[in-house]
Amino acid sequence: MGRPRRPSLADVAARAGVSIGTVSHVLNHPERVRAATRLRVREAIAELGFVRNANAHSLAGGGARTIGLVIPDIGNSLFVDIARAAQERALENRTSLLVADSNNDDALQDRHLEFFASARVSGILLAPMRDPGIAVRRVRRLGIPVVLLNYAWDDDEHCSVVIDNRRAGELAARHLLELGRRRLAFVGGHDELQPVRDRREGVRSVVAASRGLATLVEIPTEDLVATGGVHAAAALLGLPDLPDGVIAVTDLLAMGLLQTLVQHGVAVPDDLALMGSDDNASAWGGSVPMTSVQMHGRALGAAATALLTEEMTDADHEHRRVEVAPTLAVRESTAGRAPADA
Amino acid sequence: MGRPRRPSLADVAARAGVSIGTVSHVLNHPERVRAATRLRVREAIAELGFVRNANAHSLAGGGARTIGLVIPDIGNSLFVDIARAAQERALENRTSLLVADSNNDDALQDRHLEFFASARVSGILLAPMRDPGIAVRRVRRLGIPVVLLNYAWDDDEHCSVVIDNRRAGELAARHLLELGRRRLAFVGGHDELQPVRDRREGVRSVVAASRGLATLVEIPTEDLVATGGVHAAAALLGLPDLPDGVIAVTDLLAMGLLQTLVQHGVAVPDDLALMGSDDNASAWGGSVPMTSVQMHGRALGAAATALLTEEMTDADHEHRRVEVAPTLAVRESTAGRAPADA
DNA sequence: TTGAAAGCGCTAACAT
DNA sequence: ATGTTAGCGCTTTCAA
Repeated sequence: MGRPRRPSLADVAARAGVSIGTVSHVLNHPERVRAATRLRVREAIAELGFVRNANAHSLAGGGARTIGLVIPDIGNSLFVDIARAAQERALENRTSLLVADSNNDDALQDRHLEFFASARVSGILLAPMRDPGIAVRRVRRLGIPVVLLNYAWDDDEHCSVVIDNRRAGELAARHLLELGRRRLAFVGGHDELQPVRDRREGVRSVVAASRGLATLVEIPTEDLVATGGVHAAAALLGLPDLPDGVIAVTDLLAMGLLQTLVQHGVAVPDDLALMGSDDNASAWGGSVPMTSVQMHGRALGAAATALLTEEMTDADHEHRRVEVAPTLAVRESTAGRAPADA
Repeated sequence: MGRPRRPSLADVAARAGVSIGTVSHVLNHPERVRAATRLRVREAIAELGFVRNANAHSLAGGGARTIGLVIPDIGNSLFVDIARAAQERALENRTSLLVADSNNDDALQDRHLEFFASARVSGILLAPMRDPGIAVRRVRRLGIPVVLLNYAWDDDEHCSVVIDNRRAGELAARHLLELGRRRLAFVGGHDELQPVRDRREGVRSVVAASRGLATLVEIPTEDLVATGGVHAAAALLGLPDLPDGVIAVTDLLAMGLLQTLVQHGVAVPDDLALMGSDDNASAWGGSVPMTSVQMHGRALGAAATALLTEEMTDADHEHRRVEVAPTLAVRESTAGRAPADA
C-alpha cells in the first residue's frame, strides 16, 4: 500500500541511478546516451511499468502525433471506410487516429472539435453533415490544421476532399436511362443534407436534359437507412404509375425499398430497376446484389490524411481541394443476372 | 504578425484585467467569482478564442473526463452498437468517448492501449479479439480502470461484460431443430476466436443432446464477412448431402451464403433454413430477412460504461462480471413468410 | 555523456 | 472575491 502509483521520469531516474534528463534522453534521443546507461534505464522503465505521460510530454513541447477524426455516423460504411484508410495512412507516419462520432448532432460535433482542440492534437479530419460554422474556425485560430471531408465549404482556410455528388446523381440517372427506363424516382432525405441535395441535382439535370423523354418523381424520407426505404416503398406503390427506375440516395435506403417492393410482388429489376449509392459493403451481400454508385471512401480518407499530414509538416502549405470521382458498380438490381460487376 | 498563437490563461487574464487564478476559477468554480468579473473574463475568452489546454489541465490535476474505447473492427455492427451506447452513457456523465480501431491486429491494439494509458484517460473499455495479455496489465498498473467487453478473461482484476456466446449457439441450434431440421451445418471462423469457439460449443452441445437425431457438419472460413460466406456456400454445395439447417457465426457470413445459395437454385428457407448471429442492422434489409441471434450490443456498451463509471468514481468498487443474454430474432430465412418477427 | 534548471499552461492551496 | 505561488511530469538548453 502507499506505493507511488504512476511512476514518473523521476522514479525511473532514481531506480536507474541517473538523472531525469538522461531518462528523457533515452526516450527521445537514445543515440546520445551510452549503451550501458541506456540499457539500465530501459530496465528500470520495464520494471516500474513506466508509461510516459503524454500530457506532460505534449505540454513540454514534445510532438503530439495524434490526429482526430470527427464523423457524423459511425454506422455509415462510407465513414467507416474513410476511418480505415485514414488510420492506415496515419500509422505510416507513426501517428494515432482517434475517432469521435457526433451522431448527426451539431452540438456534439462541436464538443468533439473542442475536445480535440483542447487536447492539442496535431490535426483534425472533419466530416460535417451541415455547415461546421464557427467551431471549425475556433480550431483553426489555435493553429491546428483541419481538413474537411465530404463537405464542400467555400473558403480558402483549409484543404478539403470531396465527392462529386452531383456527378454521382448524373451517373445513376444516366445508367437507368441507358437501360431504357423512363419513369424515374429519386428517393431520399431532406434538403438540409448537402450530399443529398447534390446527388438529386445531378439526377434532375440528366432528366431535364432528356427533353421530356424521362420523368422524375422525388420522394423525401425521414432517415437514410432501411426504415426510410420501407416507408418510401409504400409511397412508390401508392403512385398512379409505378416508376421503372428508382435511385435511392443511400444503399441502406435501397435495401429497405428492395425488401418491401419484393414482398409486394414487384420484380427487381424487371418491373423496376433499383439502385443505391455509397456502395455499402453490406449491400451486395443480399440475394439481389445492388447496383450502386461507389463513393470510394477509402480514397477519401487516404487523400484527406495525406493533405493533413502535408499541412502538419510543410511550412509553406497551400490549401487545396481534392475531388474524388464516383464510379458505377452495376449489379443485378438494375442489370439482371450475370451483371457486369466490377 | 507574430501575434502569439494559442492564447493561454495568462493572455485571458491580462485582457480581462484580472489574475490568472481568477480565470481558472471562472473555468472551474464560476460561483466563486463575482458576476461582473466572470462576465469580463468570459468576454476575454471569447475574443481571444481561448481553448483550455487539456494537457496542462490534466497535468495540474484537473479530472480527465475522457474514456477510451478500443474495438477490433469498426466495420462490425456489434462494436458500432457498443460504441453508440457507450457514448450515450458517457455523455450523460459529461465525459467524451474516443474510439480506436485495432483492425484485428494485436500489436495495434497494444498501441492504442498504450496511447490511452499515456493520455491518462479516466478509463478504458477494451473489446479484445484474443487474450489481451500483458498490455492490459500495464494499463492497470497505472491505476487506470479497464472494463473488458465481449471477452471472458478469468481474473479478478477488472470488470467485464460478456455475451453468453455458448447460449447463442444453443438458441440457434435449438431453433433449427424445432423447425424440424436435422442435417445442421455450422459455418464460421477459426478456433482462435473465442466467440466463434463458444457459439460452436453451444451448437455442438444441442446436437449431442439430440442423441443422434441430428447431425452436424462444421465448415471453417477464413474471414467472418460476406466473402467467407461465398466460399463456404461452395463447400456446402459440394457436400454429398446438402444440410437443411445452417448456422453462420456472423450475419455477414450468412449474407454471403444466402446470395450464393440462391444463385445455385437452393430455396431459402424451404430447402435450407439459414441463420446468422449478431443481428447486424443491415442484415435484415435484404429481400430475405435473416433470422439471427441478437447480441444486444447496445446493452453491452451501456453496461460496460456503467461499470467503468462506477469504478472511476467509487472508491470501494468490487469487480463484477455482467452477462448479457442473447435472444432469437426469427425472420424469413428460417421461418418463411409472415414470420414472428420482433 | 550526463546533470541541473527553466519553463510548458494549468489547478489548488493559501494569502490578502 | 481575487491574487500569489508551488507544483503536475516532461523536454530542452546549457554547464560540467
